[in-house]
Parts: sequence; structure tokens; C-alpha cells
Amino acid sequence: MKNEALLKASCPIARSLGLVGDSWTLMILRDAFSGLTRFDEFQKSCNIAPNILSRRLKEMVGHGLLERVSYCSAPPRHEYRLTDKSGELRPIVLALAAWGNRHCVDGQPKMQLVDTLTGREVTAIMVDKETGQPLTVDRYQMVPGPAAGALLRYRHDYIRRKRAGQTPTRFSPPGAD
Amino acid sequence: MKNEALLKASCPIARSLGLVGDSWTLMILRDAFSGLTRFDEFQKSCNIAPNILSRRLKEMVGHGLLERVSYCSAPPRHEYRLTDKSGELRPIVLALAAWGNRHCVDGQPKMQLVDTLTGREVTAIMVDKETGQPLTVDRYQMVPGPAAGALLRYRHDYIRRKRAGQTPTRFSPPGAD
DNA sequence: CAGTATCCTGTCCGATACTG
DNA sequence: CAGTATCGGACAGGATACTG
Repeated sequence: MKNEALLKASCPIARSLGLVGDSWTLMILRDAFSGLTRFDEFQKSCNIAPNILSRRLKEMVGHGLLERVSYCSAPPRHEYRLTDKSGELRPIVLALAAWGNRHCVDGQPKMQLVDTLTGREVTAIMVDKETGQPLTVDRYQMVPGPAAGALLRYRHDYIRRKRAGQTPTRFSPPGAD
Repeated sequence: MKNEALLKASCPIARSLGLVGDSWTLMILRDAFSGLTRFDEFQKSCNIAPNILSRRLKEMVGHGLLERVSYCSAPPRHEYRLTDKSGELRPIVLALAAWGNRHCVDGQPKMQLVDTLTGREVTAIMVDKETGQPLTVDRYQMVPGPAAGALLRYRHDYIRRKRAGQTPTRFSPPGAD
């Protein structure tokens, strides 16, 4: 899937994936969340080729996921810092780690989320900020917003008909969206 | 990054990315979460080439993310259903959508998470299941677990020294992990 | 409909060498 | 250290045609 195509998509998930739907990017963010900031730290921790890392870091800076900050003038040295934008991805990456521990690891976990105040291992869940309720399928759903395009609306309608049991003719959304 | 390499990695995030660190996979899951189940539904909704979709669906079934269920015998027809494993990714994908709405969309949101009981738009946050506290950086952190390998431990130690101000020699972890 | 089979192209990536 | 430059191979992805 082309990155640029995703970035222009109408669905917010698709657009997000255009920015962070790449394994290297997420691996770099993982390291940044744990405190790494420098080129060779990322390179060795991720075990990524320097040219690839260079390209990725530039893209991420360009997308506002990292900030390139000089911390030494002679010789010139930079570090890559998280931004507010990428900082907000931290819970998502943590959730992915927890999911991986449950489903992709055999035996004991290799990394785990803890409450540093108590040392207790933490189970993270997503909740409605207002009510504190977990985001169950029956109650919480994505629906087309005010700016939704034709494809999004069509899909939502189609699914409602499908759920109602009237499996409709077939899925034939209007042109591009 | 090779998928197989990620799947064998020691870090749970890397392993998760080996399964779902691909844009098409996440796009298909997005559609599955919203209720689509059939080949042509995915194909048209994602606008993905049929051969690619076919490959992806097989991989996902092989990885336990989807289940292929026959719902009609003549002619033979199948649908792809979410599993428990992939169902647990739903909050993560929702969180990604919310992040995308905040940071990757200009103007009004195209899709939004609502409480279907009230119609109110929902802000989703990750919390500690026990305490209900949001996962702030200062209090909640990933640490090496009982089965952590050498690289994971080295990185964690290195970062602690780095945080303590004693920026140590440099990042040179032990060999593979 | 629900896919499979081919072919072709782009590009992502890894390896390596080089530089201020 | 913190990158850049170059090169070749593997593979993902798009288009298209075909089938039960």
C-alpha cells in the first residue's frame, strides 16, 4: 500500500497508518518511549541499517513525530526527541506490547508494564474517559462524522442493513472517496 | 524489515508488529471490526487488489487473526470472522483512529467513536485496570520481565544510567538477543 | 461471487564503503 | 560518532485475465 495514498485517505485509521503503519517507525518509537534519543542508540537497539534509519528519522521529523535537537555544537550532534503528537502514541504502543505478551509470546513475558510506585504488574485497558466504561462492542462504535465522505457513509449503511439480517444485494460503494 | 525476523524477536512489541505491523492487515481488521466479513466487501472497502487480499487473508487466518467459516455449501462460500485474539486489537485500532482524528485530519472528523446509548462522542483513554489511573510516563513503565534476554536488560540498564545523568560511554549491547 | 494464476514494476531493505 | 552514497536482490503490490 502506498504511503501517500493512505495519507490522503478519508478514514482516520488509514491516515494514521500512513504515518505509523510501518514496522521500523513503530520500533523507533518504542525505543524513543523507553528513553533512547540518538542515532546509534536506535541503530543498535533496532538492529537497523544506517541508511534506512536515516531515511526513517527524516520522514518522522517531517511528519512531526520526532524533533531534531542539537545538543552539542562542536562537533555538531543531534538527538531525536518525542513530540506531543508522538507522545500520544505511547499508550497505543503499550497496548500493543500487552497484546503481544498475551498472544505472541510463549512462556514468561520479556517486557511488562508496571506501576513504578508499587512494582505491581499492570493490566491496561481502554475506557471511555467520561464514564470509565471499557469500550465494549455493543455500546461503543465508530460512526461517520460530520465530514464523512460517500464511501464511509455507504459502508456504515450497508453494515446496518447487514446486521439487520437483510444481507443486501452486495457491497458496491460509490466511486473513490 | 522481514516479518519472520520480527516474529522471533524477543520484544513483545516487535512480535506484535510481525503479525499486525502491516497497513493492509490493519485496514482489513478495521473493516472486520466494523462488521465486514466477505472477500469482496474487504476488497472494495479497502480498494485492494484481489491477489493481495487473498494472500493477506491466508496469512491472517494462519496467524489466528481471522477464522474462515463456511456459511453456504452450494456454491461454497466463506466468511472471515474475528477471533478472540484479533478482537482484543479493537481498542487499539480505535485508539489509533482517535489519534488520527486529532493529528492527521484537517477540519471535522470523518469517523468518530460514540457511545451508542447516548450518542455522545467518546474520548478513549488507556488506564490501569486496577486503579483507573491513566498511564502517565512518570508512573507507568515497561521493564524487563522474568524471561527478558540480554539486549532487553542491557537497554534498560543503559537508559537508567542515561536518565541518571551519567551518559555512559555509548550504546553497545551484547550480541543478538 | 470468491477467489487463483501470471506478469511486471517499483521500492524497500541489507550490506558495504565512505566522510566530517 | 552521525550520518551519506551506492548497489543489488528480494519481495510487495498493481493490473489483468481466468475459473468453479
